[in-house]
Amino acid sequence: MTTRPVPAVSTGSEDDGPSAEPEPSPRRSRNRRGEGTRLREEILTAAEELLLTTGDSDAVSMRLVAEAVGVTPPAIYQHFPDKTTLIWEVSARYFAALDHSIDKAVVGVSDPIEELEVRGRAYVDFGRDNPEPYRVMFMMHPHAPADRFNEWVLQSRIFREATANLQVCIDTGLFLPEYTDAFLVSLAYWARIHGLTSLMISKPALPWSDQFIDQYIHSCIHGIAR
Amino acid sequence: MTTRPVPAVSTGSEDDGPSAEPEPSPRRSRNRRGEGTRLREEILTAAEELLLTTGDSDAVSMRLVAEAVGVTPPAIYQHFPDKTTLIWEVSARYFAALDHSIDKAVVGVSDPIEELEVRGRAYVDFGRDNPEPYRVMFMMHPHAPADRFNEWVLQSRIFREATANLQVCIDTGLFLPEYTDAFLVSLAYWARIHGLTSLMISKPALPWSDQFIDQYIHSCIHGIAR
DNA sequence: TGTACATCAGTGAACGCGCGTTCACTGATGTAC
DNA sequence: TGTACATCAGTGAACGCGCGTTCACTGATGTAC
Repeated sequence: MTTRPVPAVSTGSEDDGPSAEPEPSPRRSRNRRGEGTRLREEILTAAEELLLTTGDSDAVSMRLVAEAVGVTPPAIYQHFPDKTTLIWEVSARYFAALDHSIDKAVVGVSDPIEELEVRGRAYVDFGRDNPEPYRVMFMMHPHAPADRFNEWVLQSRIFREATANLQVCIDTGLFLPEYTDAFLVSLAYWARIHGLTSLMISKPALPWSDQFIDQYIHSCIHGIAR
Repeated sequence: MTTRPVPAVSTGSEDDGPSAEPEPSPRRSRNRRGEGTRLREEILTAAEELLLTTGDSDAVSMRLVAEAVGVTPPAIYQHFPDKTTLIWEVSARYFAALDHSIDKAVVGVSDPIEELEVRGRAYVDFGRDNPEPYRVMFMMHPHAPADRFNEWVLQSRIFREATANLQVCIDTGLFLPEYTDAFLVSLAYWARIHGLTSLMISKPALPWSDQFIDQYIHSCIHGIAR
């Protein structure tokens, strides 16, 4: 099938100025003594950029990452024990970013139903804005070595907070009486929101629109509300 | 409801027991003159089985397929021009199977709301019973060469029929007045059902249950019904 | 102050692997005369 | 009836590729005395 991962690496960045050629691999200058973490950051950024452009963690190879940074492949192994860990660390940044963007979206929202909608919308927007990380985070094969979802979900704020949000709705009698378990309602709500998000990513050619998204989220909640 | 469409020929019978030897590759006897299509079928079956066990079309290699059939890799090219076509033909069987199992499920159901629920349930069951093909069909990267979803959706019966089903609900005043476009309602319903199905596949460790699925589907429809 | 030395941030070459695909071929099977 | 020949279903070897990872090393940088 020859899954050539595309020439990759956005040639658009202007701060590396002269180069942007794929071949020559402009060798960077060596770091000073205590500054090994600088390369670590550069590796993460390069891997992230490759993940964004290819949208496939398989297409992010240690060799391409090294070339993008301007370093030889073994140099990566001073900072990451293996490729799985590298991919996971890139994804982990996005888990944090998802947490953050939902947190930010709900600031100042007091009505619990409205808060639910805002959470859903922020989640969908995150997926639309970061389709390739979203794919790694939520659409990977469960056996994939870089899928650390289960480790994440246990300590993530957004699931705990969404569940708390739903508990408030249940306690104040906003939902139909058959919806009593906040965790299960949360799981169902997440599945619905994920359905839209992942389908927008997998099938971008379908006629998605802002209005469609808003109505979708609205009726997800209407379906369980009194 | 096991919707496994093609027998998937379990060559792994009981006598090879705990360890399936990878090495020996029992060479099959050559086909007679007009029987080239027999090998074609065996290749498809072997590729299907590999897709089912690995759950990853990248992991289905021409070499592994050839070995499973007991043939050398070039022999495959007499029946399939390339790997992409082979993977697609395997998936195509499942698109047909999905059509078939939904058709079968709705036989005898006359109430349009109940029919919608039955469609949803049959779809979820199909995904649960065929997670790896489902992944290839609906969760692949849109740029993946084997993703022929767009070719399929245009000619698939199930989307046309689901949309017709929804049109009946709209025409007979079963839905809230803001839901008027059967195509958009169909898209939203599909997104919700897909959300559950794909999450069950990606995150099988979460506490999914039959009761949960039924309530999920029920409230998908309640959300838009009067 | 100079110098020996430890440390650190990498390099260069290689390992063995599996991949999709091509190419020239072979030998059994069927067919025409 | 026998025999020459076309066809067909494959084989065997090789192509060039990119992959993750290991290993012994090098040369600049900082530090202790």
